Amino acid sequence: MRRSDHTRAAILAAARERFASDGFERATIRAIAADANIDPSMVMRYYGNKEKLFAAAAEFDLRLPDLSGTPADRLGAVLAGHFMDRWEGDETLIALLRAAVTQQAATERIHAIFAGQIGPLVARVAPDPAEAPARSGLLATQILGFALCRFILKLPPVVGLDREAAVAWIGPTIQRYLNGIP
Amino acid sequence: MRRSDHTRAAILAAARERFASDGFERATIRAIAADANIDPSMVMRYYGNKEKLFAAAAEFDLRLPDLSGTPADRLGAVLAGHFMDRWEGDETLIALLRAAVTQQAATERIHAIFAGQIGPLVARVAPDPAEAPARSGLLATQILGFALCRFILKLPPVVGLDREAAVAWIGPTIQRYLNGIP
DNA sequence: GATCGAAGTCAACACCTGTTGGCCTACACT
DNA sequence: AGTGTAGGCCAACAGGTGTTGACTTCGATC
Repeated sequence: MRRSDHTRAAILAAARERFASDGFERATIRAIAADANIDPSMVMRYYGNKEKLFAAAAEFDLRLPDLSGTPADRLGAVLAGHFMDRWEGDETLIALLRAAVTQQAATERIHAIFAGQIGPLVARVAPDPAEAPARSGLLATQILGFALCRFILKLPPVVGLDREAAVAWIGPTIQRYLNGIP
Repeated sequence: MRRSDHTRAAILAAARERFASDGFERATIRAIAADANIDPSMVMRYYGNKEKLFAAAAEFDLRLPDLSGTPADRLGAVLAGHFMDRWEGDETLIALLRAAVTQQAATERIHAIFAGQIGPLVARVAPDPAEAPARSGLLATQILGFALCRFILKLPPVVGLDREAAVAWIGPTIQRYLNGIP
């Protein structure tokens, strides 16, 4: 059972990389298998089919920090910094975003992440609980929009921002969406 | 030459629809031809290949309004409203965005749109010309992020916003990116 | 050392894709 | 009416895809 765990992990790592750089349809099982140095049929044996492989590769946790000790007026900056780091270090979210544009399952995964991870956090800090869903949706537009432009579309001025400048610009926007007024 | 113009246009309309709803790779020439009620080989005859067809279908003008008469503090609201209308009425930008995630040519088209249409507008209203590229990049993150969440990912809270609420929330963000301070 | 099951390989399947070339059809012009 | 040409259709090709099943190899257990 040892050897199989190793190749299982190799497949998953290769899949994440391919899905992230090529998207769901252009990432072929043959290419993933080649990256993992095994036969394509192994992928099927371990993960059933391509969709299930993607589902396994797109398992993702935003690892949102505990904000209970953060002053209310620093929330935006802290969150902006956190997301910045989270994306640079883990290509899974980029794979997810790339795939979500055409793949229903990936879209649903993103819905779940926002409902299960972003939503509760926003509900805790939003002034009026009734507004929490709208606020977390707006948060999503800015955060995903930034990731889209920086990591996928690679718009030069957005790629050119350093971490500090990005946080300085995006932070206040997030802050307003969290607990500011329209 | 008359009859051909008609089918040329039918192909283009069908292509736009398919590219918008399915993305570049899942939109097949056969499906587009079927929608246009012609043979797949006609698509090749008129547009050469799939990439050129996409290039023709993704021809796009943001039709940005003349903002010279708009007070500086109303720019964000006016632009937010304009983009809102532009997207509802023309699925071309959604096709472009969906395709850009995996298709190099579409990415370059988006780069060109922002360099050629958004950039100059921002340069005209930004307080410091040197900041203009960064400001237009930030503008892009918010605008494309909103379109992504509303029209492609269809995040429920973002879909649920009506035009008025969306402009009220997004407008000030755009305003700050245009001529505000970090 | 023989045995049994897991791990891995090979070749092939059925299908779908973009793309091509040959053929038919109908209309405008003389 | 005959003819040339552009518009349109059919059938097929070559290549790539996810997926499958039979075969081989390896390692641990008795």
